[in-house]
Amino acid sequence: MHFILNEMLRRVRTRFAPSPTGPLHIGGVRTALYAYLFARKHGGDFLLRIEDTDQNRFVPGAEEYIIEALQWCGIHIDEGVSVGGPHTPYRQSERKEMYRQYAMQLVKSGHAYYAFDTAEELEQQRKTAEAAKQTFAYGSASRMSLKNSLTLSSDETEKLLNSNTPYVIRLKVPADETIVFNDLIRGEVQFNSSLVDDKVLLKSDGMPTYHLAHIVDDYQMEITHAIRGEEWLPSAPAHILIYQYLNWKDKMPHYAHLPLLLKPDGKGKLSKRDGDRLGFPVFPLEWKDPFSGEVSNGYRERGYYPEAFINMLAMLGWNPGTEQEIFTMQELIDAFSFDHVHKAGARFDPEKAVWFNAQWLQKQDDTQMAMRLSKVVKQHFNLPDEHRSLSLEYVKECVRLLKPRIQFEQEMTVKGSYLFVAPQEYDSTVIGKKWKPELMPFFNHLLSAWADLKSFTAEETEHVFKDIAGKNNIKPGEVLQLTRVFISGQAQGVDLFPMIAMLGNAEVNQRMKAALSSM
RNA sequence: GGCCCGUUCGUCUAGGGGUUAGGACAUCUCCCUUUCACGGAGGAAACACGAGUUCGAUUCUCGUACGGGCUACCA
Repeated sequence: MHFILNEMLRRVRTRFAPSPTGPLHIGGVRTALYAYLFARKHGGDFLLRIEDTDQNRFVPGAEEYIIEALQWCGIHIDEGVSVGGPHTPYRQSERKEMYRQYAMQLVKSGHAYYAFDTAEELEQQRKTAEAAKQTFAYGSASRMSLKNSLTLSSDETEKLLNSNTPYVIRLKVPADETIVFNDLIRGEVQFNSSLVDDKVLLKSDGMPTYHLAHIVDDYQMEITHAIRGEEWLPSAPAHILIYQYLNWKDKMPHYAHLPLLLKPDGKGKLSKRDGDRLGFPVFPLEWKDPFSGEVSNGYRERGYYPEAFINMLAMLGWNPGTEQEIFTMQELIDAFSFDHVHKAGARFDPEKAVWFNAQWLQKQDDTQMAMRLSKVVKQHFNLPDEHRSLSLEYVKECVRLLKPRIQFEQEMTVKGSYLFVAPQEYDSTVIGKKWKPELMPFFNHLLSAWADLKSFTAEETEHVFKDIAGKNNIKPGEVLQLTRVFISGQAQGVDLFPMIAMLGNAEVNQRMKAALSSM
């Protein structure tokens, strides 16, 4: 009863605890997102902790990248490296001393022991086992034949310790016990402890391993729900044991092991190489490797809206139980729950990602888009400030016309270039198929009739166009595409007559003449 | 190899002892449109296999197959 009450009163706290070994992969972003959604949903806190206990794998800039990526995604950090909080520091390397005492506590209580085997010796054990078609594991079955404080006399152990012989501290996992725990996504999961190895808790360099560090931190930081990738499931029993041996079982967080993101094709989990191979980003932000200088694409730079990116990621492995697909962050928070997280890994679908962006693009405000576009157009086409194509009203109309035809904002300058500058060349397929010199009189009539127009509107220009065509015994279809190409250069684009009206009499006349003279 | 997790259209998924197995992306057809899109309508498309339980299994159980993860002094 007390336990349940305690449980109910505990403020929900989740964390995202990446290791700064490079840019955040989209799978990692999804893990962070789910942890964030869950915390927000329950009015709790979301923390960012940096797990940098492996100094060999430290990559400069990775931590900054992680913070920037989360920020771009709209995942707000309540506590952590970038914002501080009551449990500072949030970087494990700076908490180094805290871990040691817990490792020692476990040694004293008999749940952990010193091991002096060198990396080479263990490697040799593995090779020997492999040769015999067996697997070497440092565990209950093998530990008594290895070099550790369980096999050595206390004097010998003492001597080794005093002579600064490198050692690690290992968890003493009991033989043949059933370890059961309840995963938020998978339900009850069982392991036999004989198959769990004696995990290293404290490395010979004095740093803790993930296994010890994340538990000490989660406990101290009062984490209630530990959300992580499925790759951690096999080591979960060891973690349960550590909580038990530290007498923290009542404060142990609920674990949720998320399914992994798989390659769009073929086998295996999604990797950076798939992005390169298939042409889609696997990182939220562009990343330049500080060692090799190699640049990896990011969703942000590719032109994705963070809302679309998050929306897409959220739907990969989770569903609301309804048919809604487009979600704002707040809607995701309201709808999120672990019992709608799918158990199986999800193949990443780059095409659906594009679709999500297109959906979000349609929702964008025209005026805002126009202001962004105006800047880009000015720069892209090197136009002077006072150029008529730069006026907000004009650009807004462009946005309105272009919007349903694009999936990314940056396509506007390319697909709609003719709205801002005259074409440099004409679609050769249309010209080749449709152009005949006999058409010249029609176009000459058309141009003079348009030039006489008092109100150069879509309706009027269209009316005149059909009228002149009729008088020349030409079906509109024969010349419509040509007219489009003469004015825009492209075979397809926004509605023809509204475009003509927008461009205006003078511009259209100029473009038509230029085109005609080059025929 | 061992251990763990998983398996519904090509993909993301809903569902769950009796359903015409639903939606979305992609794909195809048609409509709208004298272009391209958007939009609308429709089509094709799935319960891995084998046993068992049951009046009845896609749904429950067990096997098999397949997929994924782990098997480091990495996380």
